[in-house]
Amino acid sequence: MAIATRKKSAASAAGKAPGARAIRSQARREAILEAALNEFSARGFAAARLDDVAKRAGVAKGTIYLHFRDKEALFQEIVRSVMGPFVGTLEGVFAADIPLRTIADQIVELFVREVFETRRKDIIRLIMTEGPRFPKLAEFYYREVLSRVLGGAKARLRRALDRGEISHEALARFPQLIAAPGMLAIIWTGLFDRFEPLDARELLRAHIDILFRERKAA
Amino acid sequence: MAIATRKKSAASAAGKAPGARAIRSQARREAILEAALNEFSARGFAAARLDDVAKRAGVAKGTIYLHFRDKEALFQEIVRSVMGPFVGTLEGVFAADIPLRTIADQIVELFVREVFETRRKDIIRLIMTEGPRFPKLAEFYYREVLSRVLGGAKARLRRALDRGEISHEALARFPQLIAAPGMLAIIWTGLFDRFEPLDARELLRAHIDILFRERKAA
Amino acid sequence: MAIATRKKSAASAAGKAPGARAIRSQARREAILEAALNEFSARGFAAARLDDVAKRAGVAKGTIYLHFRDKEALFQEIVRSVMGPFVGTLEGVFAADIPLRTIADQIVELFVREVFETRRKDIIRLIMTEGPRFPKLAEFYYREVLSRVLGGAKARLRRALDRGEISHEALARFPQLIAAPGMLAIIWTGLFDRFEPLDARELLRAHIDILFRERKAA
Amino acid sequence: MAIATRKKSAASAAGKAPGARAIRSQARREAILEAALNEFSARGFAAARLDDVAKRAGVAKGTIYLHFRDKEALFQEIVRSVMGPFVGTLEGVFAADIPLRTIADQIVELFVREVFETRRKDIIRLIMTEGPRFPKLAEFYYREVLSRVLGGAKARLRRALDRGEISHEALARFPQLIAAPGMLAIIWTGLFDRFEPLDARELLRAHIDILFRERKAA
DNA sequence: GATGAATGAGGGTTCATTCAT
DNA sequence: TATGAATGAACCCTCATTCAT
Repeated sequence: MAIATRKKSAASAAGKAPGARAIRSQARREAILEAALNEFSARGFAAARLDDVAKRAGVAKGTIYLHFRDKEALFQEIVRSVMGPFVGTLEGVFAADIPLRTIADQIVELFVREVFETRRKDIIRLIMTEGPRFPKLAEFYYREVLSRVLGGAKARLRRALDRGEISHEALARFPQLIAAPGMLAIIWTGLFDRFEPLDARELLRAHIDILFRERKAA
Repeated sequence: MAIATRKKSAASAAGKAPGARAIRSQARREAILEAALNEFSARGFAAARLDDVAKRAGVAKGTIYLHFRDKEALFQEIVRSVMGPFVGTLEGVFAADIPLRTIADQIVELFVREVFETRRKDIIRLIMTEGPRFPKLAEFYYREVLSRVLGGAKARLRRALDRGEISHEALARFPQLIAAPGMLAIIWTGLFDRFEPLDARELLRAHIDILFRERKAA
Repeated sequence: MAIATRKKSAASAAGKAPGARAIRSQARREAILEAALNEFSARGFAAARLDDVAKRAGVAKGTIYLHFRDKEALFQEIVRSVMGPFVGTLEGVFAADIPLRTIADQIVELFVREVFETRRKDIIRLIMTEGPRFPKLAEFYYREVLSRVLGGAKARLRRALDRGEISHEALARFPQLIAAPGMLAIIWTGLFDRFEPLDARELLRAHIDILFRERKAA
Repeated sequence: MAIATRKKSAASAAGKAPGARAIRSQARREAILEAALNEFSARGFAAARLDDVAKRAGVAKGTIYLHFRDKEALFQEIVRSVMGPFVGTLEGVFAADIPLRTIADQIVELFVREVFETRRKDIIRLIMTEGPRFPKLAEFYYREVLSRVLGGAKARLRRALDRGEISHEALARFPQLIAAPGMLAIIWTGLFDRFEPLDARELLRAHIDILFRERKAA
């Protein structure tokens, strides 16, 4: 998965084609983000060494500081660049005019394919594990990702309630309940897969089945 | 919350009343565990300084090493001492001969009162955040806590299925689904409570309501 | 080899039979010296831990300080107690009225049996290896051991020269030359015996043979 | 005495003149070796502080670790760099086609000028004093220095025996006997020079005189 | 821009020594 | 006297950050 990035050189912002220099610089920046994500995922923020990031990215240690103010800024930028582009996708799903059950199924697929099987899983884990020590990161994530996604979900769930697609308003009050098993899956696989593997897709489907199950009875 | 501990002096093991010396030693040990839990919670394992732990516990730095082999052993012992005594309680709930719905309600209360509102919340967060770097810790937690609790839950859910207390077997396959909102609550409050507080008890009750809701009224 | 010791309790100095208390105390003191010699030999002065000394001696760490001011005093006392009694023996050999060659043979035997095959070897090694950092120790050893032994040797060698027992005065000027192979043997076995064992007795005999060899047969 | 060193930058290995950077780096490396030798000599390996080494070398503490893996590697490299270049010289002397007595005289001079009056004296003392705790160091020294030098000596002494240059085969069996007074001189001066100075050159000459003395005049 | 050698503050751990029991 | 828990100074090593080239 390529990591998206926002920095634009003066040249390209002005509409000019970026020079070879700018392109190389951009490539380095992305290599650093990629490498840092790997290192942070594997060792956690504190234990990750910028030396290793540089080595993995194929640049000198000093080069990191040409692109990022410090270790923490690098971390924040990873989150920004990986999660940012994903938010729109999620918002789109909630806004689409399709049955709630279909949305739920799509969310499951999206989560599995675009989060669980990609680096985003690691990002989210990092946010959960390192967030307490990085209030600004948590704030960014809440503002740019969570509040928007949960907002979209809540709105859709209200409509579902009105339309009779669902019969209980608990979900509309706590849309987090939808996401909880996804989070659990991320954490579980990171900790306990050796002992008891967990099939994330099946878990989420089971969850959806419970939420949307038809009444018992004939 | 006092932190339980296992070490027994030879004297007390032999049935003699422990001397003042042993009592003070034990108190220090517990002060260290308590202080370390606080520091680890606040800064994470890697960033926590044993200097601060010692200061907070009111002992010299070297004293820590009289009670724990190293920083990691201290960490493991925190988990052991805090979570250990709690497992039996949970197992008891699942084994009791009471209706499933009652069990669920009790679990919610237990979780809120004995986990969410105590240091256990911090312990569980630490396991989630630091576990990936401490395979032995994760293993201990799985073996001593998770597998036993989930095992008890699974058994009870199977019985519930047989008796018709629940109508879908998804829960019996994935008892983790019951715990997922609890985990989410722990993480959420650690990260986002400033922006959007989450009432854990209400969240869990909503979750239970969904799991056990009656069929829509006709 | 029991380590001799000098301390006398007030009681025994006064001629009274020492009480059980004093006897036990004395035994502890010797156990500590013995244990410390072992530890110092095995790890060197700096790396030896008084904890291990105490454990090996079967006493508490604090007990060491009842008998010796500090680690360094303990070290010095080891040397004093082990080497002291040996000096007289050596002086006696040089003073005896026997042919020089016989003396040389006796010295060889004495060195092998009473130094090389006992703890004294370790003591001498320790003096050589740790002496530079313990000027007082070196001084004690020079004053109490070396100067007396070398003095005796020098006097005897002068007489040998006068009597025609030896034909060159080099030895009388440098009696150290007699001891050099003994020292080498001690060091060699400590460092290189794994690679190339050295038979100390044979080495010393070869040396004596060279020093005293007759002219080639005509 | 400048300390020889083996590291070659890629540039210099390729035949290019090394840059100013590489030259300064190399200079630092040597400053560290020099400083460490001084500190190790003065205090012994265990008691020497890398802080002091850095201060003496005029570099930061961390710089040491750019050149040497750890304290022990630094120690080993000192021995390697100082003794290595000297071995060839000694081997050359034994291999040269000159009378044994001349060789002996040269060895004495070489020992005095190139060992006793240089840092090599300290190195050898360090090997003797610290070797027991550094088996790898002792092995290196035996393999790279001792076995080669003693091998050369032994071969030459055998030839001497065949040619009648010497009349007793003890030396050929124990070439260590030649070196013993040199070792003694090193240790003696380190410990007892304050009390009784020892003229190493005279000692060694006396020794040689004994080994090669003519039969008594008839 | 890019490099990577150099820096030096910081922290985990050890261990000689003390002292209340 | 004997104990051993407690102390805290000391030291090795790491690694984020800087800066001369």
